[in-house]
Amino acid sequence: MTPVKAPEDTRNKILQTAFEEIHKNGFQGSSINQIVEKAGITKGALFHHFKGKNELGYAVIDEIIYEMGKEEFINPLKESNDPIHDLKQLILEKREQARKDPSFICNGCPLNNLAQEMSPLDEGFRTRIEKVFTAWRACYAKAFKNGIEAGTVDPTVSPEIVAAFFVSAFEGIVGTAKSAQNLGVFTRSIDGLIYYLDSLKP
Amino acid sequence: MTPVKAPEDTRNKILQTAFEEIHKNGFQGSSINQIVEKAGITKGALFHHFKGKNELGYAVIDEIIYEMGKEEFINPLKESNDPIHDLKQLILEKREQARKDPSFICNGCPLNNLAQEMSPLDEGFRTRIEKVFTAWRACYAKAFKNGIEAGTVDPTVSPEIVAAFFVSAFEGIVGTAKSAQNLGVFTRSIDGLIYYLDSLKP
DNA sequence: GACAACATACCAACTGGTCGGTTTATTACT
DNA sequence: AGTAATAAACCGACCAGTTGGTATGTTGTC
Repeated sequence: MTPVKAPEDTRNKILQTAFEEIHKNGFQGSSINQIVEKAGITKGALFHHFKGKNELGYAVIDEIIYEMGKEEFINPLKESNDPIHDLKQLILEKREQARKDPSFICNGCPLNNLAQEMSPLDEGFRTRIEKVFTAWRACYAKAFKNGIEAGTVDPTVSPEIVAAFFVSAFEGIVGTAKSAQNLGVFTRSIDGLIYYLDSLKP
Repeated sequence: MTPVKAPEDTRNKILQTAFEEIHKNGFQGSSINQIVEKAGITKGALFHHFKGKNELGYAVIDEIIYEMGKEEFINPLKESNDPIHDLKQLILEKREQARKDPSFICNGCPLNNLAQEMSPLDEGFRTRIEKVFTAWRACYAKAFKNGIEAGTVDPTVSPEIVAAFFVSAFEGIVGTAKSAQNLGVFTRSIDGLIYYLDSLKP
């Protein structure tokens, strides 16, 4: 029924555990030994599935973080032609989520955490992280372009500038909220972002 | 004339070297041994001046990063009653600085780096970092309040919200530029921030 | 001489990673 | 279908090197 050796399952368990550990402690702060222990597997299994610590990190980005980002932030805006409305709804959802469960933001955005820590240190990390950011910005820029055509966005704004600024600002907000450990700063910043979005209306 | 033992000098050299190493590799990624070596001193000296690695990190925040932040971002806005103008000038300066020397942003903001890495892991780091952010936000909120009174800022905006949003957005911009390793993303985001500032005019 | 300021040797704990070996699954051949 | 051969999956002891930290000693200064 359940085969004793389930390579796909083991691999996924390693990836998931690694993701959680990295999200909590950072990449350099996470140890292979800890991951092995928490995943309930052995070092042999880990090094069978991944060449080394870096390769494991790469896989976490490609197979977990990238997919999460797509699902939570990119897909909801795909084919939107009213990005101001849709983005407001998206971040209000996040704000509500944080209000209900404050621990939601206390570890920050997994993508941005890795970006800050590893981008300058390792080109493999940098390119993989940047791939996610680029897809993110491209999606929003497209949405604002559509919005301009549909008449929901002030036609004088530049879709690329707005997209770049929005993504940066949002990551900044989540990041500063993490060290503030204080919902007030987070909600205030989100309110500022909403005010900004409204200023883009025609 | 020049005493062989200059405790204040040694301490400063350790602090400065630690700051540089932490800025480059992160706190967890920096090793005491490396710091000792690069500073050209010995472990005995380091542990004579600082109780341990954490205490050294704390001192770097209190004595270096906090002072840098004050000098570069807080003092220029102190007693401003036209924050829109003054902030625009400040960030345009940074943009120009980055254009001339792209390596300027490649390691990111020392404060935000530490914030992302250490805030959730150690309360000592968190409170010290948050102290800097709080002072920063307070200064800008005051400036916007003054601006409203002086008639340089739209009186319907909330100084606290704008201050919180601006600081978050700015840190976000510097952070994403770091992983983009691409001046275009940085300048575009800064342009977005300027556009936002202009929208706050009366 | 007293005490701060350093230097050096050293430590246990842990780091990422390797390696020989065992167990299980898949394929090839009769 | 049965079985032998091969490959993939996994185990866990072990490795050299590094980590933060300490204990003890030496040197310089008042």
